[in-house]
Amino acid sequence: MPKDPQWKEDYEDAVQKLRAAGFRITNPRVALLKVLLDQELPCRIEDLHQQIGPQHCDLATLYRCLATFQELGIVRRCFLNDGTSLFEIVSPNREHNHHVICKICHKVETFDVCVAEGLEPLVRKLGYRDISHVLEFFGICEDCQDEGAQPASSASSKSDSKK
Amino acid sequence: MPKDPQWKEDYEDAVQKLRAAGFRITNPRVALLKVLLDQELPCRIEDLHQQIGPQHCDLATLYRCLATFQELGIVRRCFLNDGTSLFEIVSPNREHNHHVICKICHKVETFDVCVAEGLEPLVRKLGYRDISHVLEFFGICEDCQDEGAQPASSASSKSDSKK
DNA sequence: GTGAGTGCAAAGAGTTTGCAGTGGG
DNA sequence: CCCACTGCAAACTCTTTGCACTCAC
Repeated sequence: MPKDPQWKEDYEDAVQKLRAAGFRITNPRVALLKVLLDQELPCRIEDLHQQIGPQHCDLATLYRCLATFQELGIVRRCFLNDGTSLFEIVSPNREHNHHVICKICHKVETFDVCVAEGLEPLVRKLGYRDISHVLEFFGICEDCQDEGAQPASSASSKSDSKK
Repeated sequence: MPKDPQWKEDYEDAVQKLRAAGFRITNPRVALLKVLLDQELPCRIEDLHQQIGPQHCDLATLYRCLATFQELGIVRRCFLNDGTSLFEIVSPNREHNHHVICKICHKVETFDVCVAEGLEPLVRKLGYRDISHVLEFFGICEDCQDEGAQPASSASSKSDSKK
């Protein structure tokens, strides 16, 4: 598929960062980068692995690459309410925004309002440096509400359905 | 140790909730409740375990009790940027607020502004139900800045910078 | 007395690491 | 050619679960 100039710019930029930091441009890293750039939304690592093709890159390598990317500011990692994490590419062209994540199917929707940014100066006043924040909403999406009506209906009784 | 009326009220309230839901008032549950009520800030589970006295309550029991408490709305669990979680008592008298967490020593400070609550209706409009949110700030606190690369000595953490 | 709750140990899930082999520069 | 990087498997951490025993009601 043809990539728009935006895509290319982000791609070149990331490769540039890797090179500048003395990292090699390997197949797994390129594949991961491409898949990341194709995502509209933050993505679970297993999904990334699936999209790259499990035979093309080991999970361990994926974690290692993502850690590297994160250090170089190429991706952002955000931890979810269930202990797993999502990764998303960082690009000056993509705006920083937040998400609504379905507690059941893990579907992610963007939510292009960031009310938290304004508070970072306040945090800075408390003496903190290198500030970041996490703002995510969790809920049950319409689809899962429909399906959820059948099984045990009572949403909050015993051990809820995690997995 | 003398507890203020506030403490007692919250304690009675929690016990009440447990009874109402048909749960038994056991030693581990009471111990956990008391320790939770003594916390000023959200607390890591190992710290709770330590404070209860490891010999008085098994970790597995702690997790089970906390899950029960969470379902009854006695505690709130929030997942951190490093995949672990903090627990804090829910009380009508304690306000819902957010935190600034030091990336290095894990020190937690409250931040008594919640800008996110106002956005939940918007999320509801998207069709979501049972909505919650996470808003946490991460940064490096003054102490850890001073100590530079050295691990923090003053803060209450044991295994700090992961591994 | 009886079943909910507990302690212990073992299993799980997600993530990280050790090591020998591979391929980018 | 050499060392950073990879794949594989094993380790690790945090959390959950199975099971027999115990204690709150």
